[in-house]
Amino acid sequence: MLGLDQLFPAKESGNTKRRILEAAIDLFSLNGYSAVSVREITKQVGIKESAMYNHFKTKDDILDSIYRLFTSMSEGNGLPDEAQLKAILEHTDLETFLKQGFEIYKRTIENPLLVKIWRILNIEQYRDPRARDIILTYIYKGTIDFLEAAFALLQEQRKMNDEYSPKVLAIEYQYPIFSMMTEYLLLTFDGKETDELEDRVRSHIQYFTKYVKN
Amino acid sequence: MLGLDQLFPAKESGNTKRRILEAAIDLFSLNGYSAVSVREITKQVGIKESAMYNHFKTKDDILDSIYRLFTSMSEGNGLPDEAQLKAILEHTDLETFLKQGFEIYKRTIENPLLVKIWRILNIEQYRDPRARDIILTYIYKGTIDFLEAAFALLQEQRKMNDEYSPKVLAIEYQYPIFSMMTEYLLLTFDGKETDELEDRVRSHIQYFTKYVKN
DNA sequence: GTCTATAAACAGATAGAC
DNA sequence: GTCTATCTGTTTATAGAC
Repeated sequence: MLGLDQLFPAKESGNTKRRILEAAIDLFSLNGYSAVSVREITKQVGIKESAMYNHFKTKDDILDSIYRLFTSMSEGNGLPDEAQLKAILEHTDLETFLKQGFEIYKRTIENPLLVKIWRILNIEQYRDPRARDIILTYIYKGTIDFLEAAFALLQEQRKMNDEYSPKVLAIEYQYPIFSMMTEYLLLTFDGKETDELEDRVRSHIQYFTKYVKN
Repeated sequence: MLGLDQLFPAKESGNTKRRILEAAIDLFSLNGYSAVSVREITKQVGIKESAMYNHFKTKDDILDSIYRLFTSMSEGNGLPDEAQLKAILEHTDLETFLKQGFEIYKRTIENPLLVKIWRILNIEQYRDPRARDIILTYIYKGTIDFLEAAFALLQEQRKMNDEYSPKVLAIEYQYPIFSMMTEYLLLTFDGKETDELEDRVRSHIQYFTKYVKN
């Protein structure tokens, strides 16, 4: 997966832009865009406000860069395409496929940068159409489309029963996980334990598998 | 259910407080607390900023009143208690119970005031521990506890199979609906159609019922 | 690319007349 | 309970020296 390191090298001398972006992500994810001032961001970086404007046109331009960072990371997220998916599913059963998917998901949400941007998207989704669009397209639609394709293949291979459409199954599988993700964002915000939540995901995979596998 | 009318009578002469609250709910739900100024709120009401301070101590006091309004409404939401639940479930099967629950839920989210406050809670949940607490307590925990009690009774009555605990079943039933609720808040924000979403809830009820009823 | 200085608008909140 | 007037600090952003 693409990350901040690829897009904004830390090692190079001119890394102020990157440091501004990191500080902004930190602060926006805590208090939201509107409640954070350019002062606070540049103070955290250790530069004056005016210096920020050498790197970003406006305060909104910082937010826009955060959005673009998220979409770049999502597009390079390494989700298998149709052909790769077919190859994988040839020798994988439903439960293994879902468990592997969860492990990948877990590694994703262990990336603090990504989790912070997720929080920002959640905070800004009503105020900002750009955030709304990213959530509906990259998070909701992207995930459901992928699962729908996978389940359609698994039905073809008779590894899953076809009483329900791949879409209904994708929703039944993924929507509880979306809610758990939301809960995860809230719990980790207060530094609370998420072990029980992880167990719930495993329960859910087991429950789902039990009823729909052939 | 308790509403604004009970808590802040519209008919009485001194209804400025109520009008401030309504304007604030409108604006906060669109842009979030931090991005809305007292100026904007009072302009919408048609009074000067200083007049606001005769009704609320600070800007934050308005937000706090909104939270208190929500919890009052939730506490008077008419969810049946243990005894009432038992009486209802004596002569109701699982599918009917869930369908009736959905109809009540639908009427709830047709209340624009409640939907706006829900959005405010979503926006403020990271910045504001009060919002976080309301979401975890009133929305997540409250709903799951209620369903868990109901499913436990249905299992006792042998109307539901007991391969899974009432808690797992409550989560499997409710968590997809939480996600759909979130999607609903986003779609209605842009005035988009929610019919497909409603179908999804029906599909979900049908899917869930098929696998767990006895 | 960073700094100091400053602009111009806006923020939340208060005092006191009516 | 609403108004006008005002206070004090903060906001985003720019100009120009180094």
